[in-house]
Amino acid sequence: MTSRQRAATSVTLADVAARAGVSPATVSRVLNDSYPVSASTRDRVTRAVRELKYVVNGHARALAASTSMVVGVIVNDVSDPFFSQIVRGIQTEAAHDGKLVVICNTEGEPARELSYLELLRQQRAHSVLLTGAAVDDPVHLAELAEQGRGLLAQGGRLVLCGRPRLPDVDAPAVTFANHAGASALARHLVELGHRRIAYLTGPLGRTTTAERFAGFREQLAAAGVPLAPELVLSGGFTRAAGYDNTRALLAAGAEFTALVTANDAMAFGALAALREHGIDVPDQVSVAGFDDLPFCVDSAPPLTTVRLPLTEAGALAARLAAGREPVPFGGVVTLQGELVVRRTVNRPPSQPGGQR
Amino acid sequence: MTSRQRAATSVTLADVAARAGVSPATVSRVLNDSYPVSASTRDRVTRAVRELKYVVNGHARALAASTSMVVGVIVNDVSDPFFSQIVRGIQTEAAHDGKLVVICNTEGEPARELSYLELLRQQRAHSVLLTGAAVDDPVHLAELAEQGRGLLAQGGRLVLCGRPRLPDVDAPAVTFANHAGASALARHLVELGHRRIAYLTGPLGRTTTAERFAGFREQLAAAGVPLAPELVLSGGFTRAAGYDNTRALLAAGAEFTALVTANDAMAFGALAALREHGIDVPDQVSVAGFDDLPFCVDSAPPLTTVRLPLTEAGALAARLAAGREPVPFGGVVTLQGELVVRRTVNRPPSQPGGQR
DNA sequence: CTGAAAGCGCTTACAG
DNA sequence: CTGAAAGCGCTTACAG
Repeated sequence: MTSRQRAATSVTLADVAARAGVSPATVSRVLNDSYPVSASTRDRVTRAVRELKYVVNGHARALAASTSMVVGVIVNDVSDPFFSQIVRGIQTEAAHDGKLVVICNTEGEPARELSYLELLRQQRAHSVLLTGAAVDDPVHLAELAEQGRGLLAQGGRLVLCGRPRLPDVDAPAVTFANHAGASALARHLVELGHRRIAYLTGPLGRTTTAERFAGFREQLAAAGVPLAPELVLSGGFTRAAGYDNTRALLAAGAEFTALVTANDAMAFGALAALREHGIDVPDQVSVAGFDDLPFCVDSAPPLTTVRLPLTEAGALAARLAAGREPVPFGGVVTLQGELVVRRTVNRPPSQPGGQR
Repeated sequence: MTSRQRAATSVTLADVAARAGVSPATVSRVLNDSYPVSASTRDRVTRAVRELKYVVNGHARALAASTSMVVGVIVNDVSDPFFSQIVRGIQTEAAHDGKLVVICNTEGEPARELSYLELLRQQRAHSVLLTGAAVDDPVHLAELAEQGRGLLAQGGRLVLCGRPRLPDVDAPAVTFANHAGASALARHLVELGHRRIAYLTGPLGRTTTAERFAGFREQLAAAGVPLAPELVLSGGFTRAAGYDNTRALLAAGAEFTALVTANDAMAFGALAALREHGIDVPDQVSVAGFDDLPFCVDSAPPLTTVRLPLTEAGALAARLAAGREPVPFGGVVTLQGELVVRRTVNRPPSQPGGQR
């Protein structure tokens, strides 16, 4: 009454055994269906389970059998559709395996990637999926690799999703063909006649930022179209960053006939800023994003972008983690993007002077 | 070598104790900082932990200390912004408590609510948050209540979010003032002069559907504006349902000057359908949604809707579950919505004949 | 087909 | 401040 006044008492497997008049071992066997048990015994046990409303203790089971039901997913922000689409793919596969998915939000802080990885190791997670762009800080990457190796040594699995493999860690990666997607977008714009193109890169020092920008820049260079330094701005992968940077461009009097943002969220912000300035899209300025979030089809106007198979990527990563998908040669499978032409891109206005 | 050929061996607390030359009890004490330990002993232990790269086994800890780090969240679909906003609020609070958030996607299937609740009970979840509209099937509700009581009896906590309390279960609820929000919307439309209003209800037999529709209908009735039965359609809470039902309305030649949908996702679908039919919003037909998803500001046109404090609701529910927020009298706290007037609503066209 | 027993890796009174 | 010991609730060889 004193030391456990508010302790919640659960019925245990031993209680079930007593009620059914069998040994705990037998109860365990019918619960897990792991060994043959006579029908009558099984009946008595299942009845006792029902009568006592017994619920197995997952921690005890995990400890004794050294198994785990949890699949950890590390994301920047679950409420960002880019990530929630990936998470949905993972969820579906995890449910198929009877696993539980744990969401860890880093809010973009690399340090939290590390601490969540450790937390998941403590939980003896069956696997962890690390999603989103990686920061390319070698120190951080080394620490991540160290934790990753620790996870593997523990018997856990690790899969990267939307980022490259970790150095010296035997973990596969599902990546996106960011470079190719950005190239396709650049080509499309050039073919339509655009020569003054602005580009909002996303946050510096992230793999995704670098890959998309490189694809874009190189394609432009190949086509002999210069990319004016003053038309390239960086910021977060957010709508606010797209909005702010577009306003900054406009305030500086920059001239451009097309504006490409490294993701869709930024493009929505850009569209809003252009609208506020009374600039017509696509007649005065063309706009394009990247990702093809579900909402692109409903924006004003519907956004031209590069579609990435987000949900499929999550599902694939989960299957790789579950061992239900063979690990490809080289350990990385790259998913292609696809140019989706909607209403925000047009030929550049013919009159000189750009968007004005 | 045979029976454990691929068994992953982890370093245990006993290994750390041996290395540091102290007892396991002492290691546990420094790990948990639960009792005074001399500085020199503490140093030896922390060094051993580091050298051995020891990671505590959460299952063993949970079993011995009967504590749990997991907070379970049951949602219809994480990739639906309505839910991902709520989840984000929960995540933030959980991180504050050092807890891990487990996401369970029911895909709208009541049966999966039950099975996830049981899974969460197995994991001895610290608390579970049940979100989204409840189906008002008494049998299902009774089963849910039963599971809820079991969770409580186990020492877990339960909080409802976006749905009413469960019968005879001592669990608080965070609800939305759906009725009042829908009333406000109806009043706004009526004041602008709308008399022929269509309403897409969402799925039948859900609390949210019923509450919003009741608020809307009753306000209209109070204003003496009839709600024509042929202008009320039901379907899912999805963009597709909004699109399909709007097309159905149009195909049937229905006449209306305003179209209200029970949530924003449906409104986006409705806007698309109207656009395809060449009907101008808001000059020919006004449209309004409910929820105020982040994207509303970017739709074509920006959507008039009722803002719900989704993230705050999730955070509040999580704090209630953590015991960091006092449970209000009656066990339910209702969060108010707020009418957000944007660009999809206007006066009805003056010429007779509705939208045509 | 079934049981007794050891063990999974911790924590926590209890005793010094 | 520290250790020996029991116990948390399961599973799983090992023996029948």
